[in-house]
Amino acid sequence: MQRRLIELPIATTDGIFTARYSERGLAGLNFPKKTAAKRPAGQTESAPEPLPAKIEGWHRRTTTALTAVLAGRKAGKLPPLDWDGKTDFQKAVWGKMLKLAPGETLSYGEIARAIGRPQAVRAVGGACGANPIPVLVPCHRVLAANKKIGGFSGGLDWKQTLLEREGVKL
DNA sequence: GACAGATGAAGGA
DNA sequence: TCCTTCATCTGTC
Repeated sequence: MQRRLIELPIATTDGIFTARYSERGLAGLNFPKKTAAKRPAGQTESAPEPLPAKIEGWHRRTTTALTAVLAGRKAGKLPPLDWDGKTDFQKAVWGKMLKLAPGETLSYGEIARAIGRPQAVRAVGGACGANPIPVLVPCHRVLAANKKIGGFSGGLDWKQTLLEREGVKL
């Protein structure tokens, strides 16, 4: 069965992000075009007319949360996240990241220990790279050991910018 | 089943 | 200190 995703733009001061929704919730978020991450495979379509009320509500929450995070504030209430098809390990990693407050950072090793897999530090990096909803699932708050910036699927510029806005000194 | 990867730690210069 | 090397674990193809 192929999932259909609805793409909706989110205009911010940093450019136009693209949110993707399935019938279960927010399934993905793309950075503005100039630094856009690779689009995952799957059938997408532009917003149907009229937009289902449920998705309109999710989109409002996503927009508010995204704007808040870009300003270095707490995301607040998020729409349901559609992690269907993802592994338990990835969900555990992302779930841990969701609990991080703005300005709070953890290392890949600390995330690994927090989910009870202290040796799976490399796998945590892999799970971060597979995160379909960057910014809202704050993988930018995960640093390498010794507070080094590490990597970021959307580009290190974004990671650094987001961290600076949250008051994190690298 | 093999390979790659957003790491971490240890050892050497 | 900085750099290099290697062990480890998981996801993906």
